[in-house]
Amino acid sequence: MAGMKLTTWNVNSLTARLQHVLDWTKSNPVDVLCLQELKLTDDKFPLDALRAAGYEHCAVFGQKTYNGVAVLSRYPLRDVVKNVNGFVDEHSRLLTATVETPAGDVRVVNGYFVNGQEPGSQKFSYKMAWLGGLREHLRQEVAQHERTVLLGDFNIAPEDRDSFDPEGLRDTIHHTREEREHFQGLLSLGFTDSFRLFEQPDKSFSWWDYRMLGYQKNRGLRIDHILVSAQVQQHVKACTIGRTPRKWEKPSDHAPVTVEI
DNA sequence: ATGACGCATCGAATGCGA
Repeated sequence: MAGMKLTTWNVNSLTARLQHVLDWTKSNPVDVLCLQELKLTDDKFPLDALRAAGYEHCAVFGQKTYNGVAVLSRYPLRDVVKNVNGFVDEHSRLLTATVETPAGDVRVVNGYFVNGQEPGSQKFSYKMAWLGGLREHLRQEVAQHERTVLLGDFNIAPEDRDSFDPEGLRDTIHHTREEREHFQGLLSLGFTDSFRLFEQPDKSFSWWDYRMLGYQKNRGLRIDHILVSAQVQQHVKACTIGRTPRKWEKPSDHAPVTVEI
């Protein structure tokens, strides 16, 4: 596990963002790259280009137009599970796999969490139900795998300091008590938010709205997270948000977040 | 704020994201 890096990145269409992924991984050759919002079907996944970039082992769970997740790895993958155990879902949102690193196995759970649109809406109810299912899924995973990493686009700003406007946005989507309780519920299974293991700059965010110069004004949210089980936490060396790709032309609205273990 | 901005869908206007 020594020196191993894992990244989560919501690319907002892998078709539109393939070159960014290739460019970024060239200067940031992380070992495991977990992507969300592929917005493509499995047959359209650019396997050859990503293999050529060093990601020989890819688990893909795509979907047309919306959602879609993938785990790209330099090491072999096994025991791949699609979606939340026991939760019937039309969307492709979760991919669980074991990464066989030279220093031992790491169970990786990559999620594109439900957005939820607005509290009180049907989509919000779906978000709550999905989060409830995820917690049970995780409970089973950690029972079987001491070294587990849960990462992805959570669509939850866990605390006020994870939002550019916590007062103005209080109780709006990503900021509600119910969402934050679900985030704490995941932590209560024995996980730690790896980003908060370290001193971080104020107003650290992972997403910025495309509109109204959101990035330039740093009007953002920290909604992309990497949670680690206790057996991983003791090895964590750093957790950082990579803002460089957000400055490129036609960027994803999310930044990659990387943990080193 | 109905809005903005970006992506996908067969071909324009709409759904969706956060």
